[in-house]
Amino acid sequence: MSNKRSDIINAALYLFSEKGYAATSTARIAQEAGVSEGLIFRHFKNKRGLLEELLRKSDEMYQSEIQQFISVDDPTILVRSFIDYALRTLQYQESAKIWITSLRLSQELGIDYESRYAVLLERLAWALGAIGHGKPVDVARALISAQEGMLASGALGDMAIVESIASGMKEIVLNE
Amino acid sequence: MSNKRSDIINAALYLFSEKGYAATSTARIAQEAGVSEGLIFRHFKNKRGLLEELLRKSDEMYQSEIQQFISVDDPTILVRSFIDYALRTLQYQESAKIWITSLRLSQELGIDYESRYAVLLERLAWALGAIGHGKPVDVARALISAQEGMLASGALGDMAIVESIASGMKEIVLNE
DNA sequence: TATATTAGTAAGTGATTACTTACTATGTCA
DNA sequence: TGACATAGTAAGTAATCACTTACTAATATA
Repeated sequence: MSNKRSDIINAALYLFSEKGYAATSTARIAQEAGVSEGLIFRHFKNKRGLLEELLRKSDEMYQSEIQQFISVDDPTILVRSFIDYALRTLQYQESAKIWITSLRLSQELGIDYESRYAVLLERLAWALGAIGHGKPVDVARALISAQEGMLASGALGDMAIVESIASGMKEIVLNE
Repeated sequence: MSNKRSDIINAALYLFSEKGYAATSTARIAQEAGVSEGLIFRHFKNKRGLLEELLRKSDEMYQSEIQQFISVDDPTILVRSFIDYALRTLQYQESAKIWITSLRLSQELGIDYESRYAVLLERLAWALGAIGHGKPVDVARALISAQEGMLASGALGDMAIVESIASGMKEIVLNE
């Protein structure tokens, strides 16, 4: 296992997050990773294949990270943890970048992103129902939707707005 | 006033919405608009200038459309109108495309989008406070954030999810 | 009607694109 | 040690990129 393969992925992640997929050239990725451009095409079928591996890894990370709170028994704590998770993640540049970027890239290329939320949606809906909310699935979707909106602000580095949105979410679903 | 200028803008809007800004060439825009490529650069300083005019027009449309409900006196009706506006707009392909696309393009190019919501945010916060919600500004931001999330689903044509999110928003802020 | 401005085009420009080719270096295992 | 796969590179490739040039057609205004 050489590390140049992951050097390429990391360089691509960084550049895609700065400029987007289409505006990032494979030459630039190779330069950033400190490898020859040809090596990208030895390790990945094409530029798109590199992107897809990047998104797959990002999804794996996300699924393993939300394990922290989706199996919590207390519904109020579960919902609060969900909101705080986004807040906490966006404060750490590294993981925030991966999250924001994979959402954007999925949108840029029309790749399904909804399925990423399947497990989360189910648990969140259960928790909201247990707290006493009507239409818990709808409310869960609204919360996830609001969280996605947070990412847009987080991408611009505006943490004041991110915190405001999180606070608003807690106010309406937890009265706190 | 020839119509070729607006033909170019419409073609650009269509292609940017399908492929994004960076992945759309000026040659393709010219072909779609039925004009020569050079004409684009007679009417606009460069490709970016074309995009900026497109975004400016979109913002003007948005500001004039939200006038419908931001001056309503009854706070409950105002909030409900805000949610229904997104729902209604997303059902009509034409205006939905402009809205979704301008949000995406702003994100793709790191152009400020927050300022578009300044007037809306103020009125929405007033209405939420009048209804009895604590932290009305935060709640207003959370609602706008959720609405932006709706656009992502709307872009994929999944109206069932859009309706579910709208329903969830009404449930938590209006108890209906 | 003469003049100037604007609208429009065809055919370029050099730079950059994703990807390939033909090669060498390195490690693995019989 | 020798054979073979994998990792890596430098130097290409044709196609496409945003944009320019040099020109003509149309339209407004005096």
